[in-house]
Amino acid sequence: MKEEHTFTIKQTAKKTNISEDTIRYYEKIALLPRAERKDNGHRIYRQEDIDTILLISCLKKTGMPLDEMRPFLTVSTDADPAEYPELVELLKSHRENIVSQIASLQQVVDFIDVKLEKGKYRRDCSEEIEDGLSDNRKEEPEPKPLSTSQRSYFPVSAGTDK
Amino acid sequence: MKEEHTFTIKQTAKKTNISEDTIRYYEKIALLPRAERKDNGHRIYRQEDIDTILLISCLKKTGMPLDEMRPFLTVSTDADPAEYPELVELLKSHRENIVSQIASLQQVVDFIDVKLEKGKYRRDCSEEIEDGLSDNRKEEPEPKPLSTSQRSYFPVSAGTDK
DNA sequence: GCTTGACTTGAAGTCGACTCCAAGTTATAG
DNA sequence: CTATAACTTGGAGTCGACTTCAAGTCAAGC
Repeated sequence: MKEEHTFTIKQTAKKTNISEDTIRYYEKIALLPRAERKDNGHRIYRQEDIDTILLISCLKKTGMPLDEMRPFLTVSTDADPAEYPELVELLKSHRENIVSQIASLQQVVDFIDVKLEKGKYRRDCSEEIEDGLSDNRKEEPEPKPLSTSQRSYFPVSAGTDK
Repeated sequence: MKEEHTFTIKQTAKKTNISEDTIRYYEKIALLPRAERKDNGHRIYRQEDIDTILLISCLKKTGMPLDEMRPFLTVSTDADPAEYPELVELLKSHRENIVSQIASLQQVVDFIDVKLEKGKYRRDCSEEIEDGLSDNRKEEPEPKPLSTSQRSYFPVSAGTDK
């Protein structure tokens, strides 16, 4: 049998970049299952738990409220989500949300790029807004000297770089 | 001179999809300049103001706290941001943030896709993980429409744990 | 023994971003 | 005239997500 490596809450916090307090808080609100305790009552975590925490922090980045994460955590430990059609719907619908978030973010990037390039026009991100006055100068096809900018839109697919 | 079209707060709220209360709140915290008033004290807005509100809601989608938006609103109404080097730095740095947020989001999309396709492995967004098994049963959540949740955080930030 | 450090607990406090409320004003309709 | 609607104001309340606090336990070191 394999002996599983376990971690203290401190190590777990470090590995996940989530504070100890927050981890306890997640347990308190039952987002995480009650962690096992050692004899002295200290929590112990294993890789599995760390993965769940990482998934939470991942989902958080997508703007999902903690309360709505539970089904996702279930699916993450479960086998086949296809067994739960409503879960599949949830996943799809959240996927759509994220895709449109990406689009919004990309618009902000574009806004910034335009600003950085010529800083002349306020061209909004969510809609073509006709602005009343303002004689539009069009942008010149100049390549910008930005060092940091390489605009890779949707980066790669199955990233999960490790 | 041109007759500018103006809007009531209600119309503005509708056009921007931001509630009247929130618009007043933004004014209260000086995120928006004090709106002009009519004789009766009612606020009036013009396209320019609407654009600013749209920009705020755009930046909000990128997870930027309201307090940090002020410089961006300045640059949006100002002419050339290149006159303000720190502003340029801010823009660049926020751009980087967004780009990495996009990457994170894309990872969640990938996670979901993997789940949807084969629902077999827990392939995390940030790490390869082995799949612990557990036969939880889950309850069915409502197929709720999952609306306009947006709000995300800064990217995961490279280590430098303290 | 005493102290330090890593943990435990439940409860209270904070913070950002709204959201709601009560009271008041003004314009229009009946 | 009253009533309704659309606004105004300052202030209070809510909500999600932490974060801090006070008090306590336990093991190891001096």
